[in-house]
Amino acid sequence: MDNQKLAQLLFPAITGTPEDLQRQFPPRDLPEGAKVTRMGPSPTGFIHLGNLYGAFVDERMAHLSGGTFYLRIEDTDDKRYVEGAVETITSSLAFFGIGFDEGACSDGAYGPYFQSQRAEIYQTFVKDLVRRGLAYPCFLTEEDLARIRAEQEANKETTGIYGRYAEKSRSLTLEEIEDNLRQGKSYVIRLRSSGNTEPDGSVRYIHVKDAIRGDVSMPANDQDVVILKATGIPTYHFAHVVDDYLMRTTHVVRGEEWLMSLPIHIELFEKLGLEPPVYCHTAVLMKLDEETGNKRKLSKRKDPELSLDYYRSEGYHPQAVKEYLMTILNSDFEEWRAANPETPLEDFPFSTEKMNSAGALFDLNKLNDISKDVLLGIPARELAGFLTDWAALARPELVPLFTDADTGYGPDYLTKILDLGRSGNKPRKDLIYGRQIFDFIGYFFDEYFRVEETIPENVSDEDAREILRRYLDTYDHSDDQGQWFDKIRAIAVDMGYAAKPKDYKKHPEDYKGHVGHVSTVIRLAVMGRTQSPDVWEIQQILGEDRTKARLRALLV
RNA sequence: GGUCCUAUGGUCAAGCGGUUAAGACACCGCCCUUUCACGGCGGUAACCCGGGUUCGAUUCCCGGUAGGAUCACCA
Repeated sequence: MDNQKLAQLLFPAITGTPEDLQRQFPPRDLPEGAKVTRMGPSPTGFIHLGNLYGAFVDERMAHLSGGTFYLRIEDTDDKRYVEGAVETITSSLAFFGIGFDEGACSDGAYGPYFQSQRAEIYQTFVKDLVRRGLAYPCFLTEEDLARIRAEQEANKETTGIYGRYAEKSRSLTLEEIEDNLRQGKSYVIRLRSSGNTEPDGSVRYIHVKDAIRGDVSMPANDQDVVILKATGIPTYHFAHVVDDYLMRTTHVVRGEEWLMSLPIHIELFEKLGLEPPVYCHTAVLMKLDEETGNKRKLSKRKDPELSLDYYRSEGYHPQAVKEYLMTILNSDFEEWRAANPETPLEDFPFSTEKMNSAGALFDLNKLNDISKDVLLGIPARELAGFLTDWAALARPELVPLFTDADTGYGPDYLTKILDLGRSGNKPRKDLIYGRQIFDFIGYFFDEYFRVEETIPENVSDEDAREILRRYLDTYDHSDDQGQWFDKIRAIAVDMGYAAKPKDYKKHPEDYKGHVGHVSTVIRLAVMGRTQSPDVWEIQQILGEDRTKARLRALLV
C-alpha cells in the first residue's frame, strides 16, 4: 500500500505539515515552572459544580504559578451545541471569581479555541499519520459494528475494533478504498494501534505519573479507535492530544471518568511524537443516595445542588462555595483558614498532591457552616448589595423593599438589619444564604410580618395582654438598653414573674415564670416569633411607629 | 463480565511500622444568657474482612468484600 498516495487521496486539500503547526504555535514565553491549564467544556451550556470544581483547580494551578488558564470549547459533537453557551460558561465562572486569561471568550495567540474551527489542524496531523501508515480509513457501517459487537459479547470478549476485528479494514487495498470513495461510502479514520502484547505474549502496560493519584498503570491501548469521524471532525481523544499539545497545555485537569481512556491518549502522543502533558485526574463529587444508602455520583437530574444555578438562586455567596470547594480540594485548607482568617483565598498554597483521589461526599452542612463565617467577614453594606442582587434573581418582589427608601425601608434599613449583632467580640453568625437570610429577617418588613408562634405555656392569655399593655404604656423609644430592660423586669416582678431565671429555677413554686417568659411575649408581639436577636436593637431598627403599631395590633 | 480507582467515626479528613488514632462539620450535655445565635468546656462515635511480612501492623504485600469509574463516529 502506498501510504503517501492514500494520504493524498484522503486529504487532497491539506498541504501543511505537523511541523508547520508546531512552528506556528511555539512554546509559550512564560517563567520557569509556570503552568498552563485549560477548561474544555462542551457547549451544552449546562455547567455544574463538578465543572466549577475542576475549573477551580485549573485556575489555581495556573495563577499560583504565574501561568495561563484558557477556555477551549470542545464542540466536536455538533448535536450538543446550545446557543449562548460560551457566555453562560464564562459568566457562571465569573460569578465565582474565576476568569480566563485567553480562549474562546477573549481570543489569544493559540487559537482558534473552538474545536469545530480547527478541522484543518486536526486533519493535518491525521494526514501525517496516514502517510506514515499509522492510521487508515474504515468503511464499517453501523450494522457492521453492531454485528461485531454482538459476536464479541457472545464470546465474552472485549468489544471494539482491535486485533483480528480490525484486520479487514486495515488490509483494504488502495483500489478498494478508491472504489468505496467513488461510491460515496461514509468512512472514519482509525488509529492503527500497535496493540498491547509484548513479543513474549504478555500484556504491555503503560505507566503514568498522575499529579493527583501518583503512579497509575494499566494495559496499553490496543483499540483502533476512531480519530476522525465521518464528518471530518476528530473525536475527543484526538482533539485533546492535538490541542493540548499545540496550545502548550502543561497540565490537564479532568475528571476520573477519563482515566480509562488514558492509554489511548498515551498511544496517540507516542504515534504523533509529541510530549504528553501532566495529567491530573480529579475525583468525582458524590452524594449519599437516600434510597440505597450508597455513595453515588451527583446527578444532573436528581440533585439540584449539582447545578451552579442552585447556589445562585438559593443565594449562596460565591466566596462561600469557593471556600467550601477548597476544603474538599485540600483538606489542610480549613486549618490554614483558621490561622489566616483575613488572608485572601488566593494566597493559600494549593497543591494537586494534597488532593484526595477518592470521591468526596458533598456536604451541605459543611457548606453552611463555612458560609456563616464567610458572610461574617463581609461588611453589612456589601452584604445588602449581595442580597439585593440575589433578590433580583430569585425574589424580584423584594427588590423595592431593599432598594427604595420610599417603601419605608430601603438599603440603609436593610444594612442595619444585616449588621444586627455582628459587632463585638462574639458576633452572631445567623446569616447563611439569601433564601435563609430573608426567612430570618422577614419580620422587619410589615408585608412579611406574621405572628406564627404561641406564647409560653406558663403565661396565661390574660397575662400576655397585660404584659403588652404595660409594656406599651411605659414604652419610651429613647430608652437605652439598660433602661428598657429594667422596665421589663419591673413588669415581670410586678406580675409575679421572677426577675432572674435562676430564681425561678431554684423556686419554681414561687413564681408564674421568669423575666424570659415576659420578654418572650414581647418578642412574639414585635417579631412574630419566640427566637430572635436582641429585642431592643430590633426595635431601634424598626423604629418607634412600627414597634408600637405591632403592639397595639395585638391589644385591640 | 474485563480493566482501573478507592476503603480511618454519620460526613470531610490527619496519619505514612510503635500514637491515649489529630482536627473540622453534624449530634448530645453543661456553662454563658431575657429567647435564639455566638462563644467556652465536655461527651458519644472509626482504622471493611482474611491471610502473610515483621519483635510489632491502621500503615507494607497478597486475596476477598464493598463502593465508584469506564468499556461510542459523546465529551
